[in-house]
Amino acid sequence: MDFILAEKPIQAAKIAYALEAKRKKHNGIPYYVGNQLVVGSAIGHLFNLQPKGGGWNQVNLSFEWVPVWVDKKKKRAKKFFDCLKWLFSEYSFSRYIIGCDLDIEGSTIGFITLKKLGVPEEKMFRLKFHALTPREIRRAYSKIEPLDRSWINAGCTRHFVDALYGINLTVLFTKALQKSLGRRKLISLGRVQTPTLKFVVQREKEIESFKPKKYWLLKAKILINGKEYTATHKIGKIYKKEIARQLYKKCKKATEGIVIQVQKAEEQLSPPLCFNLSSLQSEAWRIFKFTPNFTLKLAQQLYLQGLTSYPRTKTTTIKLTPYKQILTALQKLEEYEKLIAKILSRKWKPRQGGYWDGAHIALTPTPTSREAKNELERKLLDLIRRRFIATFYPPATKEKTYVDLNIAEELFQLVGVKLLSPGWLEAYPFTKIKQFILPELAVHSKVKVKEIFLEENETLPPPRYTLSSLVKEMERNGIGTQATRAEICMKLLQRKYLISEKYQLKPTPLGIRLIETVEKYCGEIASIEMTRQLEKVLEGIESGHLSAEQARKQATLQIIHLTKNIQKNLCQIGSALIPALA
DNA sequence: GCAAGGTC
Repeated sequence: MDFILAEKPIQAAKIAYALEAKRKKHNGIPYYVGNQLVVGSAIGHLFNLQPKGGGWNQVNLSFEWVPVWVDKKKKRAKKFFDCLKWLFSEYSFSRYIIGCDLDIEGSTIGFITLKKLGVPEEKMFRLKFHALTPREIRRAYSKIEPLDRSWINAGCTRHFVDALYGINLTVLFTKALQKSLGRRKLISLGRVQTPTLKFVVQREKEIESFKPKKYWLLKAKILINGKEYTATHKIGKIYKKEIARQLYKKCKKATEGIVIQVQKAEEQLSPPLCFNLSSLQSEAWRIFKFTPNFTLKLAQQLYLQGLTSYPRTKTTTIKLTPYKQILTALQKLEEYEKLIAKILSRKWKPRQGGYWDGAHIALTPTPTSREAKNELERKLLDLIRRRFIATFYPPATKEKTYVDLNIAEELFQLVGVKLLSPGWLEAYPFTKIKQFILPELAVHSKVKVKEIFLEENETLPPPRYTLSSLVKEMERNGIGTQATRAEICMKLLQRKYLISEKYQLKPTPLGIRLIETVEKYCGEIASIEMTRQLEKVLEGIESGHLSAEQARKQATLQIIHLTKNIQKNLCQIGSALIPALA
């Protein structure tokens, strides 16, 4: 008899459905029984890596997997574990098959959970499905694979290195400050949070040291059929005042201009791709000013109500999404009815994104016409539904018109924008094209010049990060994951390393001083290089070039060296942080 | 207690 372990309840349900297992419950927790087969579920990590016996008075070098319900009082997780324990006593299984997400973390969750339930490794196997469709699950089940030791080793090593560095450096910095301050205030450091803080500190320093540069634009107010338009000298930004003044002098007395060229160019704006979590977070911020963390929470609610697919996805391809059923269901809603009728009558096909994250489908509506519970959820759901519908529409097309004018033997230009066909913008009113319609002008025709003037401007410093752009910056640099980035940014706010002012993130004196101090004594924890190196090590473990034990030894030697140096300078670190708390 | 990673 087989046992299949899923990572989360919904996954267990889908696997069970594909393999025709029937739903049952034990103490309120669902499990499934089929022909020679039982499906059960974890609920993410049921165990956390914690220092073994350690604590605050020593460097923590060894760690153990501790139940999350001990650590964080997560009772629900205990119920899931108890259900698995009960199943293992009720049935006798010959194969224990890990059916978690097809990624390193999924293998790790499955392995640690089974290990803690006393399953011997030789009885563990891996179910490798690339989608949660019945067909794919059945295919995978017919080809059960051996335990993927290399992914598990890589996953456990990642947990180990993060705990080793994060916990030990946090403990030491907290102690350093405690020594000088006389009371305990938590100073946390980590492989992801510290480089993220550094992004904001660096940006603030760029802004502080920024010297604005003046520049001028030479402009002409012109009249066409009694209407006023503004043309700009084709030279663009002029950084030398002298040159700007000379040009102005040359043109200022002009009373008319001659059209010397009219050029038209058509531009297409492609329809969007289906959402994944990061594009949803960035759009929800742009349109509604929802923070990434808030958007994830709303999306999770929608998912739990069965209104959208699983939110923590990187996938943009729509190949595995039952999109015809979704269209049919949404057509029953008045606001989408006409939009979808158009898709069906013209047989439009959706635009395909190319990315598949190996575990989840894109973030789309589900085939239901039910509504969300509250106003904010409805807003987000409408965005997700319209985005989905928009992917079927053709590109929007606009026409740009460039009119070159000769004014006092200098070249000025008028630019017009006209929407030719709205395409997908019809379904997605959150994106708009700004139109600026110019009158038809014939070459050699004359226009009246009302005024020539110089517009003085200044170059602007780089913008401060918002929660949205900071999450994007983390993604660009490959630190954190879909599920954790927004949360880690919130943590930096909670720790008072950052403050948010009018949506803009600024480092506090503590945040700035912390980065400066870290750079002096253990700069690697603030560097994205650390993630790069960790990735290399994990790749080495995955491909078998490097043993997990070797990798741990290396990391342990590094942290011993690092903590020695920090301990020597504990007083300096403490007193460096103190003034920032005032 | 502390990291980052899952999940709800």
